[in-house]
Amino acid sequence: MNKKQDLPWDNPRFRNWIAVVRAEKAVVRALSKALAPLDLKLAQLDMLMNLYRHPGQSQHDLARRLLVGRSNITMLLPQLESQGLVRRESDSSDKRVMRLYLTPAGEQRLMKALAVYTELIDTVMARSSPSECDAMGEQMRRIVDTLAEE
Amino acid sequence: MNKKQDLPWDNPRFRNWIAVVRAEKAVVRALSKALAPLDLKLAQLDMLMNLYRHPGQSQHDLARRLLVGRSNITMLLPQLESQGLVRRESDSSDKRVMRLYLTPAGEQRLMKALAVYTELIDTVMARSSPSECDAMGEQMRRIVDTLAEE
DNA sequence: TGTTTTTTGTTCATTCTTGAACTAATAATG
DNA sequence: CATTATTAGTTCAAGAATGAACAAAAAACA
Repeated sequence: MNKKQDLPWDNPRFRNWIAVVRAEKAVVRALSKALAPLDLKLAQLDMLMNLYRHPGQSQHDLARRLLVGRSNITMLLPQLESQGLVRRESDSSDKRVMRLYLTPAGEQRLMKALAVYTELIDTVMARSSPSECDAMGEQMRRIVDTLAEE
Repeated sequence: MNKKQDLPWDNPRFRNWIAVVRAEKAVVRALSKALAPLDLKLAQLDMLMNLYRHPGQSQHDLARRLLVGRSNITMLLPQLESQGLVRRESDSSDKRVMRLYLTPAGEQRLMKALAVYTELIDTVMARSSPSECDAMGEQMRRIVDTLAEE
């Protein structure tokens, strides 16, 4: 008759997921502070990272990869363009799409930011063994796959 | 001389952390949609969950637990109060602090939302064994501890 | 006690994010 | 072809989140 036994917090999967959310939030906060001296916001870094890995992608693709709305990209891009970090080039065969590229300055800034990012991650994950860490990553990729399948 | 070898994506810890971020974002999006019929936003659910586990806590405490600013709490509380889900009671011994409590209606709504939440988590984590899942949770708690130590 | 410091919560201006409505360009279909 | 449907990107208004400045209360300290 003890209702508490049915609480989600007694469900290991749920409890462990809550830990994921908390950890992610904590790291995001720490990273945001660490990025401030570079004059980069987290959303901007996300964009630079994606553009580095997928040069020439459209705004639509970028939005899908970042899991944000297309309008968000439209609003954020001018910030990066005016800083000279990103270049927009309209596609020759399809006049609707804009292809996005990192400029050399953008790449430089990205590398600096990634150094900060990596250092933070190395710090917070220092207490996990490589295999633990890989297992965790695997689980996360399975989660993304599961949600993408729908 | 190949600079690519120094890229963060070649750092297992970094790569796996990116997977965490992506998975968290994907689940948040899915959860937000699933919560819409209950007329609850994610930020509101977070508050209800915290109030359930720590009844009578102050707004300051709640903000700290949720990793948000105090002003955020001030702004969001009226929504929950007007829906009759949360009750605010000023502390008798310290007139500055407001103690927060879930109302019965708030508890009811919370339970419905938690059912949705748990179902989603059970789905996305279905492909992880209990021990894998626990190991992941442990790592996350270590990350939070590491960041809190500073 | 009287003065200074800290703490709690609020207000306010700013920035971010979102989704709906819109335009222009392309694709699909009759 | 001509028409209809879809797609890419933008605009705009509304809703969150943030941090600085503030008022009131409590604590610290002389």
